[in-house]
Amino acid sequence: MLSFTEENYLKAIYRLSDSGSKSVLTNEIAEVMNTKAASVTDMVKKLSNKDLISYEPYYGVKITRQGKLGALMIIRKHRLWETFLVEKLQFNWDEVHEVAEQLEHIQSPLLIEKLDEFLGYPTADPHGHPIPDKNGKVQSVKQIALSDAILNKKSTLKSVTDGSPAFLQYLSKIGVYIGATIAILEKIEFDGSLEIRIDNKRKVFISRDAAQNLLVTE
Amino acid sequence: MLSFTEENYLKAIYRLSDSGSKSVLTNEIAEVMNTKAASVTDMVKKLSNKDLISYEPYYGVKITRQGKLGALMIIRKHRLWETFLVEKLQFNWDEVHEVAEQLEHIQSPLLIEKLDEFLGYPTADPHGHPIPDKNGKVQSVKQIALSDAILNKKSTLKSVTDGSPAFLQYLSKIGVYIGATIAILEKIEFDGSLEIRIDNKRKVFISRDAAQNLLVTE
DNA sequence: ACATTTTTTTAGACCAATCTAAATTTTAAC
DNA sequence: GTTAAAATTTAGATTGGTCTAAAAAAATGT
Repeated sequence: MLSFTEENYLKAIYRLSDSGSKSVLTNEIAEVMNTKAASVTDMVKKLSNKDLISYEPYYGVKITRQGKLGALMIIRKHRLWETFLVEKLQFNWDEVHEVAEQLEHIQSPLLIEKLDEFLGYPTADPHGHPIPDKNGKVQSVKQIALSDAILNKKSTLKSVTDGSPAFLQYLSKIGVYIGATIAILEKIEFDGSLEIRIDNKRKVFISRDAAQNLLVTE
Repeated sequence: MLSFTEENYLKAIYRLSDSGSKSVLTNEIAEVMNTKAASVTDMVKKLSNKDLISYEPYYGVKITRQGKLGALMIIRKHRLWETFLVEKLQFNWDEVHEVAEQLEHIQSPLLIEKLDEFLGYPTADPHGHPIPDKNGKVQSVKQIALSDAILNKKSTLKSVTDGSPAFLQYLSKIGVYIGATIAILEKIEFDGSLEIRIDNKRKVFISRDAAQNLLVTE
């Protein structure tokens, strides 16, 4: 049984390790956890004792198979709750993250099972991020950044990399949403910004930065 | 902002004080919180500093107006979540308490507002207990124990006093549920047990103990 | 009304999670 | 390859919630 804090560390380490593929340094963890390196060292020892990560002093940590599964279960809960909040409670997609950060720590396998069923076994959350199944399997679809898409070719927005309220509100404002059809009308050489058409209707300019945070399938 | 633990103490004190009407002794709190008197003393000092209770050493604590409101908000959340679990996620009424004990601590006024709306502003939870509104108002209906009801008069089951899984499962088994029509066919002098008819159909015997935990309106 | 029992509080300690400051190890520079 | 800089760990302290054991206050019995 993990504490609230242990779960948050585990999730952060999983994210920083690129889903478990590379090892993570103490300072990186300290930064994303808004804490100090000394605190991280203590916590890393605890998680290591529980075999969720392997820890080599001065050389960072690697997540174990068991740790990866634990992290995936937390992410599963987070994304199912976000889906619930948007689909059932009519939250906007920029309002759900903070609440889901709390809800993801509720311990009840039955609850998650029933929530999943209630939502119709969704495979992606409101930001397009895949929801791991109860065995930790993640269904991944090939997606490319809109900034790398081909000119004039219609694509479908599948997910957003940056989930900050500011960015999401901006997207809503210009009419961009998950599932929207987007075509690049022009690539501006000067600053990498794009003129795009949304749903064959609205034309807008978006920055290179924004375009890099929109993932589409062709 | 109260901690998880502080909230649980506050709720316990509210319950023990009969909704704030009488003062509560240290040992009573220790008992329901499954902790020691020394720990309670420490905690009541904390809650007292936050003006949620007033604390007189050696004479117990009284809940303040502010503390009462705080307790009611936690109870509101608990009962809304229980209602959600039963009505939307198809939990049985004996499975919801433990999960709601966790969910009641989620901090998000917007969430509760939207959950309340989603559920259609229910006034009672799956056990028939009233759900305080967002201002802390509790709608109370006059209810009497089935053991005190009049012979042969039809009544409607409004709530159960004992919410333990064992009792609730027993009730389900004999066909008793919130809203059921119940009439007492016979009162057995010897042990206070009753023969009752449920929904004008099924006849069963229930103990005096069980009858005291069933609240009905005539 | 005094002694005994019960209840409550205080004192001192522990664990988890955190911090600062100091020490250590690794890395990078030249 | 030595030294300076950066990263990490250790040591020691703090806070919240808990405990045990001892002290203090209140209630009880005769």
